[in-house]
Amino acid sequence: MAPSARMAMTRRVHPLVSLNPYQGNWTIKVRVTSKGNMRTYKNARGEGCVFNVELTDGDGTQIQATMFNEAAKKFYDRFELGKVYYISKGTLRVANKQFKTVQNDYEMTLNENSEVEEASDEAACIPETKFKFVPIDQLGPYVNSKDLVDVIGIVQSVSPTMSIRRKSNNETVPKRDIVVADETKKTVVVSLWNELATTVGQELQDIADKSPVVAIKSLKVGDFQGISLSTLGKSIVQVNPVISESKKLRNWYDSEGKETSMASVGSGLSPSTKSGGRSMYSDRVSLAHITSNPSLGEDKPAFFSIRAYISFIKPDQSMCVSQNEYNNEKRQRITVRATAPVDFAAESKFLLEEISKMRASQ
DNA sequence: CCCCCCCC
Repeated sequence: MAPSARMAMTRRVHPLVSLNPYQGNWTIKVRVTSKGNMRTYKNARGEGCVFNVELTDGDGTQIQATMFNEAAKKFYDRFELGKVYYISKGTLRVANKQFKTVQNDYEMTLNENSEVEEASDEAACIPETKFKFVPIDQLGPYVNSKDLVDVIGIVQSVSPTMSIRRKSNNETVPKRDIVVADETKKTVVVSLWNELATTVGQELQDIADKSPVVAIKSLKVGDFQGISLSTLGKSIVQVNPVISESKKLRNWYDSEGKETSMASVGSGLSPSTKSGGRSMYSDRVSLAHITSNPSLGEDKPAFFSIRAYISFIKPDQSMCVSQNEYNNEKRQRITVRATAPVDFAAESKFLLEEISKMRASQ
């Protein structure tokens, strides 16, 4: 008997929702619906390698599982995107809200003693990768947000692979840009990074003249040239996927899309109005807007966003840090909110610690 | 224990 069948018979399969940190003896049956790259890290707590998978069970419940070092090396090749596994002997802990990518209060850690068996015999009733496509003309609200998007479109062009030098550590990374269009008659540039540039990117280049459909899960939405898309380690790229949206898009393109003139979704958007005025930063102003208008906020509160460097923190003003987000090595995006008097010493200490954390993490 | 996701 195959090990996976034995495992299935000797242990009840637990639904993912029933797992918690206090009950260790379980077996789950899950599909790998996302697989991250193997990464190495080095920080104050040590160094090592790590990778994540997202797992989905028959109820559609998802959880993120993380493997470090020996476990990462042991299971990296065993876990294949889209396959179904029996897993036991993992541990659960409360998920860090700040980083969680799936809807689950817990996250799972697998160590080298965890059991991972492919359920190869199964006609498993577990959902495949599910997309939630955002039409290209609706990408605005996602610009620079933490939320990732799925996009489907017709590939209009494919660039050669480029070698990009990463500013942070001078290493080079392969990149390829593709232009994608959809029924909203808008186009957007999608940057494919790393293996996606060299593998599926090459495949797309080879068939670019056939205007293939591409469906991409988990894209980050940036603001380069108004609106831009970029793959992450966990992104999934499917060429001519067999799904209804693909067929619909193909029909549209063949019947009228290919004759239609289409504009870049980011074109004509100035930096402050990029993303069609729907971005969380669409009310962004310059500091001059505030300093040149002494009556601003006099009769009613004024709301706006700014992006600025912190050059000095005055110790005699009340402020409250409401959000504090790392942007890049030269810029920190800090959202501060003027508010009723608070413990400024504590707030400024917090703020400064956050900034030094950001710098340390570069 | 990661939590980065790159470039114009």
